[in-house]
Amino acid sequence: MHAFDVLGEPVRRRIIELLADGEMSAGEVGAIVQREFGISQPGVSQHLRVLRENGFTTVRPQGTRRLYAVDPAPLQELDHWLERYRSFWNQRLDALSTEIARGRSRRRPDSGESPSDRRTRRRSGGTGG
Amino acid sequence: MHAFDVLGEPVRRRIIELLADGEMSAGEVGAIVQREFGISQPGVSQHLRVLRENGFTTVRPQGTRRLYAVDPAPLQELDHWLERYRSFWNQRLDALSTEIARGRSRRRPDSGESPSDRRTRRRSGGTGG
DNA sequence: CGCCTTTATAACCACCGTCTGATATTGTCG
DNA sequence: CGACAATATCAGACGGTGGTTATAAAGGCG
Repeated sequence: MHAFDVLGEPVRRRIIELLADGEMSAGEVGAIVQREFGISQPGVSQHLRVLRENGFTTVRPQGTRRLYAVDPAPLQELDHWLERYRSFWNQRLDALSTEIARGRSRRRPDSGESPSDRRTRRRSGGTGG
Repeated sequence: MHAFDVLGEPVRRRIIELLADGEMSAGEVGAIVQREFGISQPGVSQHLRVLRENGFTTVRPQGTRRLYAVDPAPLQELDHWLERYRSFWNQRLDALSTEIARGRSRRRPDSGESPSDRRTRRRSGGTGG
């Protein structure tokens, strides 16, 4: 199951939000989620399983409880996928900070492009890694 | 349909990737996607519809063609959702320096936890933004 | 106009994911 | 050990999503 698919589920998204503040037991999560979404305990447990099996959470047993916590790896993967599109809303700032951070001295010459050729140019092309 | 759900579909994710390089006609997208995924033209068209209706693309008619381009709004929304979790993988430097700076020496009596059991602590205690 | 191209819609169907009730598993306590 | 609490798993039902074929809509061109 793809990471995007895992978070496509509202209940699972909510669980991750709850765990963002720190680890919680399955019961604590369940109490909130069951109240908010009106689903049963097994329902919550299965969502926790999907999150677990897809690497979104870690579990630590404490007595008869299971303490769940966010594992950031898949979230970071999504973040990485989105990175490509960040220029769409960050265009100037992102490119600028990248240049500064990397200390890039290599700059491409300002190539003038006739505006009638392409209306909205999205990628300047070539700065990618 | 939630933005995460829209991108849960591999075909739709691929379409967005294709459009990242600039606008393409439905036919150009279709040719590639049909070859890569082995689905029919209406199949692609329906995925384009989902993307369109959920704000992931803009369309601009040119003769009998439809030129699709990425609309970044929903992607930015996802990026915003992920922002909350960015500290989980950015905190390495940040939290480390914070811990060192605080020089935390006071610890709760932690009787039964073996060193291998301890994982990296996630809650750094409110560094705030 | 009539035909071709391009794209979208309609109708239908199969499969996958999620829900539920029942039950198993594991740990704590008296 | 037996009762209870917390959580997971099982089996089955159901709905939604994505696939297909057939067809419609709309523009270009001789």
